[in-house]
This record gives sequence, structure tokens and C-alpha cells, in this order.
Amino acid sequence: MGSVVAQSQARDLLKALADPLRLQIIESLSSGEKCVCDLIQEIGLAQSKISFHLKVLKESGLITDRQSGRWVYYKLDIGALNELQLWLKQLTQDCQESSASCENNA
Amino acid sequence: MGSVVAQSQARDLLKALADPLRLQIIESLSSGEKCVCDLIQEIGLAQSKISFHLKVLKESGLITDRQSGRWVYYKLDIGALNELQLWLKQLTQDCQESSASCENNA
DNA sequence: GCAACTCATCAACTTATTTTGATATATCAA
DNA sequence: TTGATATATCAAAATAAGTTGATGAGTTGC
Repeated sequence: MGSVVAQSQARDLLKALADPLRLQIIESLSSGEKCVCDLIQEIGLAQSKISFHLKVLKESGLITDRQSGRWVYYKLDIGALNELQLWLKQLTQDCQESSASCENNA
Repeated sequence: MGSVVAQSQARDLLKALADPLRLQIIESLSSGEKCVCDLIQEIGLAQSKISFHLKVLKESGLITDRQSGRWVYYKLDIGALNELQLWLKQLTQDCQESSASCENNA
């Protein structure tokens, strides 16, 4: 109901995460900052493809970049991940507050 | 790294959530169980459209349905939301464990 | 300067997703 | 049974997203 985390923000983050290749990148970056070349090697796909998805992730705010010489390093932005966590937490709370209206099949 | 929550599961949930209309439905259902007719009224869109997205959400496991007479009621499945929360939590933990490799711009 | 290297970008193409409008199925009430 | 209501489904059209291969821009070492 009274969402603290904007739906539009959550939507952008979710959309950015909703791609298998981008998830791979995200999970790879969870073990530390990497340059594009590292990601290309690790994931084993065309450079333009990786760059395309890095751009999407960057625009969503999930990752940040930093240039050093010829290399560009990317890392996760924990703030964005926290926003999403918060949004989810709210959702489950709202749900539980509204008279047992949530199923639990976990 | 050693992910407890499968990436593939997270991906399915993220993909299902990554649509503005489906997010609207999800947020609407966070205030309680609703029939399709309620959602149509609330959201103000074509029935086939709503039904289409309900199906996607149901297939992802985010919602469950129950028929009662001519009506079909949908509700959130908190278990799925918890899975996603867990996945996110792991991600941020992995990130923080790997030597301050995460940016915080929140 | 020049060549090699890292990465970004772009246009054309391919693929996936969503929307639309129509029709089908099931339930109920009369 | 008939007619109305609620929802699902489907094929076609529209839109969006991802891929590909090529080119461009900045950086470095020679």
C-alpha cells in the first residue's frame, strides 16, 4: 500500500535482472569487481553482447563502472540490491497484514 | 558462490515480475485475494490481457488460484517471494564477503 | 605517429513477448 | 434449456528485446 520503495524503481531493477546472461554477470560480479575482459573470458561470449548487457545493468543502477587505463571495471551496487530487498520485504509484510491473504507453498 | 537458491528459480521469478502490468497485479494482490473481475475493475484493462498475465504469474509460482463458482480467485504465494528475498540476501552477502567489492550508492 | 588492445556503439536481423479481438468453456439463474 | 456471466485460450498483429558483425573511440607501448 504505502510503498516506501517506488514501484517504478523496483520495476527497473527487476527488468534488468530478468535475463539469463545478465544474471550470470551479476552472480559473477558478486565475487568481486571485474573488467569486461574478465567477464568475456568467464562467460565465454561475444564482447558486444557482454557490453550490451552491462549497459542495461548500469542504467538500472545495479552496477557501477570505473575506467582504469584501457580497462573498464564493473562492480555490483549493493544499494540497488538493498532497495529491491526492501521492496520485497514490504510486499510480504503488506500481504501478511491483510488478513492471512497469502498462500505459503514454499 | 554456493547458491542455496537456484539461479534458475530466481530467474523465473524475476522474469515474471519484470512487467509493469504484472507488478500492478502483484501489488494489488498484496492487499488480499481477488477475483479476476476485481483486478479488471481495479486496473481497468482488457480481460484477456489480465488473464494472460495472471497465467504467467501463476506459472512462475508467484500466485495461486482457486475457483469458486464462476469466479477464480488469485492470491500471492509468500513462499515464492521469500525465495527471491533469500536469493537477494545471498547475493549481497557473497558480495560483502568478497573484500569490499560492492559499491554503495544508496 | 603507428599498431595493438579494450571497450562502446550502431544498424540490420532474429527472436521473444505482449496486445488485440474473437471464440470457447464452465457456471449459474431463471 | 436458454441466456447471462466469469474466465481462459487462441491466432494474428504489434511491440520490444537480444544478437550479430562491423566500425569507432580512447589508451598504451614502441
